[in-house]
Amino acid sequence: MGCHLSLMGRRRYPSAMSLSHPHPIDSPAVLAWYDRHARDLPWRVSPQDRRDGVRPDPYRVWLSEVMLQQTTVAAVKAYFLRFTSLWPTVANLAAAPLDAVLREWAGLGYYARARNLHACAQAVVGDHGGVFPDTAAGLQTLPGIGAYTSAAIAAICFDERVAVLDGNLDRVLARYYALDVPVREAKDELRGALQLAVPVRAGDFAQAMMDLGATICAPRAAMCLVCPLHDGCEARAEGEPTRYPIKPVKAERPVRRGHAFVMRDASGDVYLQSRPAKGLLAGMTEVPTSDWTAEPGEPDFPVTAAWQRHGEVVHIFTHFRLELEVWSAVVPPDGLVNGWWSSPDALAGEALPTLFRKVLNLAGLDQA
DNA sequence: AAGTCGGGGGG
DNA sequence: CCCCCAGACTT
Repeated sequence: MGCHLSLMGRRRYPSAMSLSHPHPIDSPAVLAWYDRHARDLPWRVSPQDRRDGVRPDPYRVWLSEVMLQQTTVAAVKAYFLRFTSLWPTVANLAAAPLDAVLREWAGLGYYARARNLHACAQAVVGDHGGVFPDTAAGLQTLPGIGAYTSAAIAAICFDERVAVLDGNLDRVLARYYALDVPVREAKDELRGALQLAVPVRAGDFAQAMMDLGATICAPRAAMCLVCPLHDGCEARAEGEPTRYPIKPVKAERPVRRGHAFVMRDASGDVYLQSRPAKGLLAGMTEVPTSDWTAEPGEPDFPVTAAWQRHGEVVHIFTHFRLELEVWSAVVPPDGLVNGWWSSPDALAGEALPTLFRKVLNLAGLDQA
């Protein structure tokens, strides 16, 4: 059985141990695989160019890493190209209004990232002379840069020999060591095992392991026959690699219900307002809604008008399901002073999260 | 240590 | 429907 990375006893059992001597990860094999199969990505310097002395731009690496937090490569590409076109340097981004950053981030999700992105750019310019710190420890002091992102930037840009552990690596290593507990309970052990393998080409190694997780050791399929870690992989030896990682018990997703009110003035403009600076969809643009509650309530219309019902929008957030009844009416503009009126043509440029684009769509306002 | 925080693509 | 994605931050 080799060395199962096992957490017998972390909490449940009195004695311990995990893996003081994890069997090694063959980083030369991983790098050789990467030299032939690296993905071509807009923010990446290829291993060939890297060998020729090309250095990654920390600004672009940082921007991509923040966008990629809990977000797929496919979803990020267009946003990355748009951001780097609008703001080619960290100084450009720092000088941009936060509103513009939120507008461009709209649709990508996890909007605290956009606020932290802007704050981080301003910190780099204001506190670091416009130059990103060149160590993981230094990077992690910046807003929106945590354990993973700091390690990724330090490895990719500066070849700091630090373990870069993301969701892909959680899966790859859980399989490699046939980890018999949820990854969250063994994060430190996995990081320690990975740290021992980090080679001089730390940046390429980090990207190689992530590519491996994205293309070979994928969530629902593991192409073990072409994997450079085939020989040492315990899950492969057991014969059912997709059994790992062990998943924690899933919490049920509660339902919240409410009403959304699309108000238009005589000229057809739509009434919009800003959400609070904290909490869900913080600082983004919305149409007015009722409170979102477990029980469906009667619509508390903001003004008296001939309200028309359009149907229901369903939107899935991470920890609850939202069902909004969508209403619209032509209203007199009196009393609506907290927000602003937007022409239908201008909606595409508003900082509207996907939820409210769905609402506007259902009310008959076509979005680009 | 557990909760909060989006959205989309693929099985 | 379900899962998962180059996680960070708060409590």
